[in-house]
Amino acid sequence: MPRTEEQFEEIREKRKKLILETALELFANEGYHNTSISRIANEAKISKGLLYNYFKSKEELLNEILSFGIDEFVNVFDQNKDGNLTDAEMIYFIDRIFEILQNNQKYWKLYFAIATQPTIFEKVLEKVQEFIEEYFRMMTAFFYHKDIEDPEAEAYLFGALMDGISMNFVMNPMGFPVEKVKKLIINKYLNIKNFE
Amino acid sequence: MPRTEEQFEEIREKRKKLILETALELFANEGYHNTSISRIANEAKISKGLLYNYFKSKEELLNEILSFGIDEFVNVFDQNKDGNLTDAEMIYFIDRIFEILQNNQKYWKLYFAIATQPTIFEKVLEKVQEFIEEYFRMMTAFFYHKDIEDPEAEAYLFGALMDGISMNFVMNPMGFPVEKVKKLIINKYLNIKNFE
Amino acid sequence: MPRTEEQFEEIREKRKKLILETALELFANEGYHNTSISRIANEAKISKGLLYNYFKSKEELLNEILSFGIDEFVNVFDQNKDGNLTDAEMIYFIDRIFEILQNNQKYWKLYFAIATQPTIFEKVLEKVQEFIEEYFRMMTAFFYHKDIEDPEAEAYLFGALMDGISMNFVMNPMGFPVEKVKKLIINKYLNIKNFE
Amino acid sequence: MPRTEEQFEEIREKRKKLILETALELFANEGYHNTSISRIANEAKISKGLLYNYFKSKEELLNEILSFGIDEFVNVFDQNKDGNLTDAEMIYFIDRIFEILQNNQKYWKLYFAIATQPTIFEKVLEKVQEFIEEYFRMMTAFFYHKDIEDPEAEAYLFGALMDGISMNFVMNPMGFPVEKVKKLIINKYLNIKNFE
DNA sequence: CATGAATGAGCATTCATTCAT
DNA sequence: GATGAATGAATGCTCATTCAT
Repeated sequence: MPRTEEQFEEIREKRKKLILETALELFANEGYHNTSISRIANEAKISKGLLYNYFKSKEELLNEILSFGIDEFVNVFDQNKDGNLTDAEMIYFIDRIFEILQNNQKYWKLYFAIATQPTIFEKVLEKVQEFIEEYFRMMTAFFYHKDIEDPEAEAYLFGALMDGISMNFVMNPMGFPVEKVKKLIINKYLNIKNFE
Repeated sequence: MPRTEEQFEEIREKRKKLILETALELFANEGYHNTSISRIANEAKISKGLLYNYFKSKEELLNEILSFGIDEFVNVFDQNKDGNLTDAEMIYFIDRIFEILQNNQKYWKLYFAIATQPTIFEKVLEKVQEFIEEYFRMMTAFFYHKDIEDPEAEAYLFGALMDGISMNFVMNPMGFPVEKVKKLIINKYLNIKNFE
Repeated sequence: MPRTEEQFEEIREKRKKLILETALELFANEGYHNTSISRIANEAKISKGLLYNYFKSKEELLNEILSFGIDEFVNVFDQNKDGNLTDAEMIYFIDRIFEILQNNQKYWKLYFAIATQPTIFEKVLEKVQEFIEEYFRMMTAFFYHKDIEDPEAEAYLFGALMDGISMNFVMNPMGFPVEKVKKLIINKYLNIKNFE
Repeated sequence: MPRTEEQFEEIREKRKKLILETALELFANEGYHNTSISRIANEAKISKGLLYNYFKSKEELLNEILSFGIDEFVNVFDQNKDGNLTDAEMIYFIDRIFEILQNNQKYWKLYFAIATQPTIFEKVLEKVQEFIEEYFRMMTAFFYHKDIEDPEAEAYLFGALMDGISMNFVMNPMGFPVEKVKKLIINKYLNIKNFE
């Protein structure tokens, strides 16, 4: 009596998740190149062969991990996609970024480790490209409506700031005062009277 | 024949620099793990064996490259080390950071690629630790004197901002408007009346 | 319920044939080592496990394929086994060889691919050995009765010729003019007056 | 004191030859796919790594082996390239083929093992293509001048014959009476009066 | 009988490092 | 000092085979 289709599906689902999580953990902490397939299989207590039953290469494994996190990020963004960003939406947006950051620390650690690896990052870039452009358009519009002198440069700066915060937090989650910094940012960017 | 000795020394120095520069170029563009010792030796037109005459391992080569750049950074900082930062000194400080960034793009690209690789970065961290603490004390003091509400958080935020800018610039040197962003920062942080 | 039993048997027979044919197709076109059990199972739309229900190893599968084709060849031969070969029988013999060749192209392609692999071929050889000897005796006799000077060498040569034709045809079925070549051979070997 | 250029060259030459010969031996006897790089290195008493210092892949190793033998064959042929083949040249030609066959048995064993392996052979074919066409043109002309009825089919047949002999000889060098067969062929194809 | 998840040995290949010359 | 041949451990990956269900 063979297993039913559903039983197989369930096994596959479980295994795949196990592998993805193990790989994320290792990639984030040891680096992609420093993590061997053997090590992942070992840590996940499965055979090397089985891993290849679920992912056809190490690179595909990486891609699936990255896709997962990017999708979540893009989704957040999609909610505010329609035209302009009101102040309230901007606050919500910042809030969500920080929330995602805090909920998926390991993932973002990997993301930053990868983002700076010339060879690997190109593939990720393709996926994020569209998102980045959308973000940039929206932010520029936001600053434009605030009568900021150089809204484009301001959008770049805001982006860099969020990158910097993310990186600092991810590298040193205990030491970096995320909450305080978040408050600071919301003040800076939304108390218009005090803001340049 | 002391002259011969000197000449030898000079040759060694030159050759070491050649290797360091070749390796930096390759590490930055292709990634540390993707760059083989063979490739470095080839590119530098020396034999693999000779490279090991100058650096006892690939890792040491990397460490020396990193040390080299950090020193430069620390030096800049040392000049303002004494107690407080005046507005003029702060402007000078920001100016210098951007200058270093622009003059050593390849180095910083490597730096960021490495900074996110926990295993490798630990050694670098030791060296930078002291510098970071010093920087942090100074920045906190600077913001304190400006009557900023939470000077410590503000120092973290400023650090994160500089990190973010550096990373963005280094990843996309042509597209990122450094100069404009620099002006924005100086305005934000020194036209205190307009700044929160 | 003897009927069920029979049906089972029938299913088994059918399935086995399906596997054999699928494997032959793949072995011939992609090579034995390049064809994985997975691929065969896939192509035959059965599970890997089931395949092992019919053949206890990949090698056994290959052996059964080879045996199957050899049997057919040997059977043809059996009909002329008794003593001498008349001219008419010789023509019939040649005809049949060409017929088998043309009807089982895939099989012979595999056969030649395998025939030159010493390790694998040894087992096949055992089966063909007896047939070859029989053939040789018969051919020698045939040439002997034609008053050919060295009937034994002539038999070797005839065998080599048939091998060569088979190989050429099998490697390039469209380009090789089998029919014309067959006519040529029959002329050469049976119009004795014109033939040395 | 490093080795001189020539010393290095000599070492390389020797090593390369050693690897080629070892690989030929194994490829011929065990088959290409059945022979692992490990095995070759072992047999040659060198490390796997060193092999890759001389050949950049297993496939390149095979190609170099094949090229070597094909070149020799093509060279023989080149001598008679100019227009027609006289009877004397034809005898010489046949003689040379048999000579090459006997002097490089291992090589031709490999050649036949490869020639029938669909995936691998394509690359060889490119190299031999031109030679085969040339051969075919020349043979057809030869038979045409002999007033043979279908010179083209006769050329195909002659080619198949040589293939078959080669294969039989190479598979069973002791048992196959090359010399007698050679005599038979020369008689058949050059005693025009007796030949169809 | 039938499934496909799981295994593990084996493979081609790379590469930091050593060392005889 | 200088060379590059040589090593061998490690890596990503494949695949015949087994087995719980």
